[in-house]
Amino acid sequence: MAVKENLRPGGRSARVQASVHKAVRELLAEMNRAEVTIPLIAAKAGVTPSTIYRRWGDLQELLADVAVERLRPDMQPIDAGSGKADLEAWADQYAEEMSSGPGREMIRDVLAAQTGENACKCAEYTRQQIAFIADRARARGEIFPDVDAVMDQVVAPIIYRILFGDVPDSARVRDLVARVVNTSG
Amino acid sequence: MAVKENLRPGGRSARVQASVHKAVRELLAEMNRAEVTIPLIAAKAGVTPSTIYRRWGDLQELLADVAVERLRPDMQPIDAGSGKADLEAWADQYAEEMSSGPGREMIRDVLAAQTGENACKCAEYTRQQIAFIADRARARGEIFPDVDAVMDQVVAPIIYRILFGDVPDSARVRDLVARVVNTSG
DNA sequence: GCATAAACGCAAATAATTTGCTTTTGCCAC
DNA sequence: GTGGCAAAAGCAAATTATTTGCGTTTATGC
Repeated sequence: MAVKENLRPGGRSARVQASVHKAVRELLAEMNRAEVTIPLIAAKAGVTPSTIYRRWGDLQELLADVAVERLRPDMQPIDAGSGKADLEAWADQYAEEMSSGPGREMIRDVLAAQTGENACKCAEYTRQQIAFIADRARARGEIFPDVDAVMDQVVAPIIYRILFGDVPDSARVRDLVARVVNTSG
Repeated sequence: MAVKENLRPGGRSARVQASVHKAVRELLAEMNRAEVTIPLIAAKAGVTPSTIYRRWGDLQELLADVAVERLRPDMQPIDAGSGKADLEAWADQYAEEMSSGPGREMIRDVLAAQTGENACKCAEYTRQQIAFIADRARARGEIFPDVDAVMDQVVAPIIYRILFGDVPDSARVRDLVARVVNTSG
């Protein structure tokens, strides 16, 4: 029940997808997640429920689809002067966004979907952000840890803690960054 | 819709819970997860659907309840002679179990539930296993990293990779263990 | 333009969920 | 033990969600 990727910009399919996504975002903003249903979304989006069922299969897939969209980074990591500072700033903001109520729900939505496709995409976004920081650092002549090492030692602990009940604070995030940066050189 | 913890061993509630759990395990073993429904579980367990709805709320909560039960470690970590060897053996088995099809599904079930309660419990099980290994190592006079360090640098990367589409192999797990053990002393 | 296939709307049929009420069960005081 | 009480389960009706068949619209290629 995967959603087509190749939608002509102005086609009907694209319009339906846009209005459904919009309806989901608005409903999630104004009510509890447990109360959001497909008939409700359909009514708000101006389509029939069967359209949504046929395109997305079920609510979880649709929510995952919307969530991964919202998890896509909308800007490149800020330049804080050094690779370590860049990574610290990025990780701190990442941890804060992801541990917020909406952030947690989006991660859960992405993971709850049957197909792991969206989860992959989500991790890929993160990896690209880190690769960007790494490239910039190396262009400055700095040594910078491998992207995999950062994923393992910074991103994974942050997400693990968020998912399994803990909220990582700034101090802990700084520690994670310090460790990976120090052991790389 | 949390399930009561204090059930008298032979009480009716305990019997219903046991038969429902059993029905879920059997159904998950013999059919696709998407096809498992509450009415089906109820029929197999010999109870009415409304009983399940009232006790667990929805399918996700019930699945999470069953999954966390199955994720509880049934034995203590094997003694491989040293802390590092113990941790390697444990992590390798852990990664293998969790990245298997059923393992992945159980993690996802636990995380998909609305209440993070089950996820916490799950992380707590893991933490206890690691604490056991750490205590045993220290009782031998070894130095051993902090439990938090192991959670961050070994468990979190393993789970992150499983959740976000990658499958960690033995070599990588060994690397993770080597790193945390080496940087601790 | 016209044929074609994919996507959608509509509505009927099926299945799941909720709910009010009754009955059963286990527990506690007596 | 017996009876009262509260919690949990059964039952069935009402509601809501999901699936499906079929006709219509829409975009696309010829």
